[in-house]
Amino acid sequence: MSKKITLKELALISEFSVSTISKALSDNREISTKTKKKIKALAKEYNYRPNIYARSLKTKKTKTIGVIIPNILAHYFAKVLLGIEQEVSKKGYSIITCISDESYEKETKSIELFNSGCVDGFLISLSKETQSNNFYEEINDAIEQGLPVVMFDRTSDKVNGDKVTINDFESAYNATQLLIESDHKKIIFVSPISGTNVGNEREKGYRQAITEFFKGTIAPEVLNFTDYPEFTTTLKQYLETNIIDGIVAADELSAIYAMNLAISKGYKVPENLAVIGFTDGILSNNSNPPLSVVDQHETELGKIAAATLIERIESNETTAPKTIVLPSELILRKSTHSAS
Amino acid sequence: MSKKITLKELALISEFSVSTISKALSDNREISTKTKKKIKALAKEYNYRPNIYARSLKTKKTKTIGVIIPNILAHYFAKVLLGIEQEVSKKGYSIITCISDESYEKETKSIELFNSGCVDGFLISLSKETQSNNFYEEINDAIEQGLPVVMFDRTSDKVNGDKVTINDFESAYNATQLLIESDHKKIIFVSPISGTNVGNEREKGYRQAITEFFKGTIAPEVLNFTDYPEFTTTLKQYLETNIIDGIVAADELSAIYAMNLAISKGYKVPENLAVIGFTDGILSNNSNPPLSVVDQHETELGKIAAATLIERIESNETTAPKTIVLPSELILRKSTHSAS
DNA sequence: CTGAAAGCGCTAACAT
DNA sequence: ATGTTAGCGCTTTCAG
Repeated sequence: MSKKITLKELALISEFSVSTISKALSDNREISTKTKKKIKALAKEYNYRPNIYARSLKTKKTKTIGVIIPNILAHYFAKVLLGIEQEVSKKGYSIITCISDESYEKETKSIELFNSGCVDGFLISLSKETQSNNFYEEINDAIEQGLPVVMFDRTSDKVNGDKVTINDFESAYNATQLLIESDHKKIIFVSPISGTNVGNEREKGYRQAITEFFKGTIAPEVLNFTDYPEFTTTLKQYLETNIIDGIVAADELSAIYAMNLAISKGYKVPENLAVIGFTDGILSNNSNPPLSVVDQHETELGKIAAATLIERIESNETTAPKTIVLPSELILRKSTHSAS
Repeated sequence: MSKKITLKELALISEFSVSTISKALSDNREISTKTKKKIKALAKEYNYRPNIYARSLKTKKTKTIGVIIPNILAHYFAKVLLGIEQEVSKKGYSIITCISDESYEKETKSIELFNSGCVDGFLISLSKETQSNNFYEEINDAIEQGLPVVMFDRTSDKVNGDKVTINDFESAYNATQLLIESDHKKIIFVSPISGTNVGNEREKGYRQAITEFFKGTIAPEVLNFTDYPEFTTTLKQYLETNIIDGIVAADELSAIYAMNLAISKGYKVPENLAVIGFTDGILSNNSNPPLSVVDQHETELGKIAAATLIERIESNETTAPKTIVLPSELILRKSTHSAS
């Protein structure tokens, strides 16, 4: 097999013109069936592949979309990414993936890359740093320049794009309520994502449930942290002076982490401690005991976010940004399910 | 902020020619410092971003590389992807990510996409289906057409590209040896990736250790499977009629899965069962007990694979494909570490 | 030091 | 039904 072959070369060989070939290969009805056949056979023989960049230069469509996620190691994002990839490739698009690593600077670089015309639009879950500082200039720039953007999970009202999320407040509220109703009293909330809208909403949901049900007799207790060594210290200290019987965690890993630490301190799950987290991931399914979670239907969410973006890209009208709130679902496993 | 601005428009505004502007922005020494300054200021003012596709059409460099992974939900690949992304973005490249989902067809589509000129080269971990059927035509085509390819993890001698792996045989051998030397006798090997070179090598390493140390007095026992429901049945059945005291697993999830199942059947880890897996991931670190593993330095491996590819892309010489074998490392945690 | 012009590979309006 | 031509945005000779 030789080097890449171009339309021009194909034209030379076939004695047709470049445009005839181009049309034939895109099944244009201007071309006779006979010629089409000939040309297609030839293209196959020479293993012709159109240069998609040359094409996109002309058509202003790249058929690729950008994706920016804060942290690929969180199983949540891996699952969303899977959904995005499936939807996108089904529709003939490709994805350029960028990992912001929770950093505003890296995120900005990626947005600038996307804004240079290499994608038809992009999906983003905002970085922690971006959210806690309200740095939305670049992303709003991109949108103003006409680039479709849909945010998922970590979204912001200050950004003028579509949003796809679950109801974080309600989900956390429900999770907390579940523990309260099964007679747990001293329930704490742990979160590695305070500063994000997601973390804040979940914290609010937890607080609301505690306040509402206990009417001030028991105060909410929130342990926010930024890294796990820090968390270990904080939680250990906390457990030394407090007895708890419930943990609501803002994500999957922190739930598992807190549960394991509590177990190592002598707690029995679920006998005297119930734990519930967010994300139905690989950790929750394989922990000991298996973790009850708020299932965010991560892969489905990724698909919907991608579909929303592609719709925006392919439709000409510029309607107002929409917000899609997907249902979440409590999945009860052993970590909240005592025999009694 | 208005629409995207082009060199041409900048030329109109500045009264310089397109070529002068192009040169100025790329710091060409043909242009006077004064002019450069003016032009750069203007570019900044108008927020000029070069269209990378137009550029790559001209320069034949895309500054993007492709990545094909079989399964983003395996933490191993998430970690490798992280390493790839870090290395690549450090060197000014972007990645187009494709997930083959262990399917030959999806993999082939991605390779064809990459072979259409949209990347300067690509990284791939071969799909199960591809490996077990020896379907290497497309990938070898791409290589013949001059596209640099580096394989990682799942590699093949039948493909004429660079390879980056750990020593799978030796790693499994060492893991097995460890169990044998700590007085375990009835050690089984479980694997969801038989059919891949990685799975096969690890199985061989295990077999070799068993054969060598027990000299035929104890036979190796291998449980290969393709999905987890199947595995549950197989392993359960096996445990009903056999007593074991060691498990070597070919990856992370299968180790955790087998361990949990054994625990539910009454085994105590590590007291009467030792378990060791592959990949130092989120599961191994947070299982109960924490899992001993063969650390594959996944992120580092990703970086090295990416660096190898970029080196190949940027060097002109076409040297013979090289094979890089990275060291792996046993990390001992509770799952193999009884008090005695 | 600056500019004109060609051309990367493709599409599409406009001939013929 | 087929071909001619212009041009997408950029880089890069080559001239001036």
